[in-house]
Formats: sequence, C-alpha cells, structure tokens
Amino acid sequence: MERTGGEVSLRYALLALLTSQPLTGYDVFKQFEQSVGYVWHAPDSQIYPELRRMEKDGLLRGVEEAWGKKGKKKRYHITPEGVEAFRAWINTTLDYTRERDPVHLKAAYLEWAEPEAARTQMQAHIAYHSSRAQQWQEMIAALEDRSNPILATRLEAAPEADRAKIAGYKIFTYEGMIERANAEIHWARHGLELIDKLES
Amino acid sequence: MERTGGEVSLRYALLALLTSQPLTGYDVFKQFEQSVGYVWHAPDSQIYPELRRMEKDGLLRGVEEAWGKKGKKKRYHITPEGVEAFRAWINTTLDYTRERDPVHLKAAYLEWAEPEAARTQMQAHIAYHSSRAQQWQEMIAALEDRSNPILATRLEAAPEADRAKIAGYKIFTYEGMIERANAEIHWARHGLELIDKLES
DNA sequence: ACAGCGTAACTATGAACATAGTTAGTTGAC
DNA sequence: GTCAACTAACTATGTTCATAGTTACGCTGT
Repeated sequence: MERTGGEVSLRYALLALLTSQPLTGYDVFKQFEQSVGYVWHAPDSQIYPELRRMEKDGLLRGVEEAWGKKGKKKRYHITPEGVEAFRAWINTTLDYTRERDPVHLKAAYLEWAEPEAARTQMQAHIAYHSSRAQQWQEMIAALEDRSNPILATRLEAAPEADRAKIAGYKIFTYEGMIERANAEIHWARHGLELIDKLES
Repeated sequence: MERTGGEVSLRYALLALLTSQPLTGYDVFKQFEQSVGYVWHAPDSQIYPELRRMEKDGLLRGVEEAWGKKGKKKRYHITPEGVEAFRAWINTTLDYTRERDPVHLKAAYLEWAEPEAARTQMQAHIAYHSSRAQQWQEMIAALEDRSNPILATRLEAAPEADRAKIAGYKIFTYEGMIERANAEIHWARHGLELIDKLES
C-alpha cells in the first residue's frame, strides 16, 4: 500500500501556522485552537506525534530549549522543504470526495423522529450556526482592525506588499463560513415550518 | 477505553436503508451509493464488515441464500432491536464537534498560492457545487413525482398516512444541500473577484 | 467456447481520529 | 507552604476510513 501523495490536511494546517513563526508543540496546540482549528479541528494528541513525523520528514527542525530546572521543550522551525511542501499543497487543486454529514442524514429520515425531537434538532442546528456566525463576525472585526494577535504576528513578519493579501484571504475565509452558517440557519428554519406542517 | 454511546453514523445510515426492506450486502452498497451515500459516503469495504458487526450486535438478522451452484449471499433484515436503535439515534440531538474543511483551510492561506492556482481552486469549487446542485435538483424532481425507485419501494411498504412525511423530509434534505451548494458557489465567485483585486 | 462485463462478497494494510488518560514543572492566591 | 490552575509534553487504545486489492459466479454477444 502506498502513501497517496496529496492529502493529510493536518500536516498542512500545522505548516500554515508555522510559516508565521517557530512554535513549541504546546504553542502550536494553543494557537491552533484559536485560528486554523476553526476550519480543521485536531486534539493535541494528534498534533504532538504529527510534529515529530514532520520533523522526521524534514519539514520542520526541532530545537530543544530548557524549561525550568529539569524540563525541556522543543521549538519547531519550518525548513525550506516545509515551505516548499506547503506551497505545493496550496497550489494543488483539492479533490472533492468524502461527503459526510450527520445532520442531513438525520434530516432525510425525520419521519422516524418524535416531532419534539425533530424540532429540538432543528433548534440546536440554528443555535449552533448562529453562535458560530457571531463568533466569525467578531473574528472578521478583529482581523479588519488588526487587533487579532495571531494575525498581528504574521503581519509583522511579512513584507508590506503582502499584508493586504494575508488579511484579505483570512477575512474571505470567515465570510464564507458565515455564508454557510446562514444557509444552514435558513434551512433549519424552513425545517421547523415543515415539521409543523407535516406533524399535525 | 469504552465505546462512547451515540456516534457511529455509518451504522445509522445503514439502518436507515434497511428500515425500508431487507437487502444483501451488495444491494446495500449499490442503493447506498444512490441515496444515503450522498450525505454519508462509505466504500463497500467499510459496509461489509459493519453489516457483520451489526448482525453480531443484534441489530440485523442475516439470512443466507444460495447464489448459483456453490455461492451464497446473505440478506440482512432489520430486527426490532435495530429499529429501536435507529429510532433512538434519530431522537437524539447531534452534537457538533469536528470541523474539518480543507477548502476553507486553503482559502485562509491563499496568499501563498500562485494567482492562477487560486483561481483554479475557486473555479473547481464552483464546478463541483454546481454539478452537485444540479444533481440534487434532479433528485428533488424525482422525489416529487415519485419516480425515484428507492423512494417508491419505501412508500409501498409505508402506511398511506406517512407517505407525505417520508417524501417531504427527503426533499427537505436535498433542498438544504442545494442551499449550501449555492452558498459555496456565491462565496467562490466572491473569491474570484477578490483574487483579481489582490493579485494585481 | 470464451471474452467481457456486471454482480457478489470479501481481505489487507495503514493512516487518521477520538477519547482518555499520565507525568511533571510553573505561577499565584490564601 | 501548599493547593489550584495552568503550561508542557506525551502515551495508550480502539475505531473509523481510504485504498487497493482478490475470488468467483452469471449473463450476453461473437
């Protein structure tokens, strides 16, 4: 069985973060949660071993630092090979395969549900996406006024000419997520009406 | 480590299919591809062992049938326990955890891409979701005029009073997927404009 | 008579993920 | 001075998923 070239997105999510600055595993995990993690969730138990694998593959270089009297921690620097790998990934068009959507799976068989459970599901869908949409709206605001600290660090390290692009694409990403959330909310509201109509 | 109760959606996707009629493994796989598979993709290599596990867990009962002179196949019937498990799942509100979206991950770092690669990605996104939207539109038409064979079988086995619900929720599901696809298309078009603006 | 295609069912392998821990140092409040 | 909360890094285990096979039957056309 062969390794299939172009997938493994956690790896690229981590590279994305490390293009900005060198970080320790714990730093990576913490920053991940507040940035890339919104589009690609991963627990620390997946991040630590992946960082080690990436070091082994030459994409990162780990520099050990003392921590306290006995402890030590490793700060990961992206290597030129790492930058190259990231660039190659970003220039490759993604293929669209897996479709895995529990909510729509459930929606398709809602005739099996208690009407109240069906309504609760739709309300939970609305609540979830509303809260996300709001969160992203705040994120966009913080990106626009440059008060987002992770963005600020990234911008500092980047040439002036690239700064509009860096911020612009991040805002664009969150805008897309808001659009999607709004579509979900609209759909679920329609679902509530449908439940009222069908379960009478 | 314990088995964590309420997840494992492939199992419920299979139960959903088998609430309508008993099917052999191969039938399941084929029908899956044309119905539930649109919201929950799974290869046959995952379906066969899962069916066996479900039989072991008492959710299905497999009845062996002769096939040719030597061959045999197994037709899976849903058991009352299976129906109960499905009903329990559908009445449980899903929890929203994993967020894993390679396109938005990539979008957030598009400043690293060649402008042409960025455009190609957005165009691929539009093409993919356009084709899906069209496919679902056709699916809705076939559900509305009852010409979809999988739906027809399901409706035959169901009491008259449930038929509007059964069809209605399936149409609702595909409507949601169209809405989402349209949001993606709209976003990607905005992306193309943004690329033109930023990469000049 | 056999080639080609579709049906049917299964196996093997590894990677990715989720869940749930453990160990140990650091900082600040009471 | 000790306890809680946080930082830091890691381990263990099982499940899910993807990829890529294999084996064998049955029907249709030449």
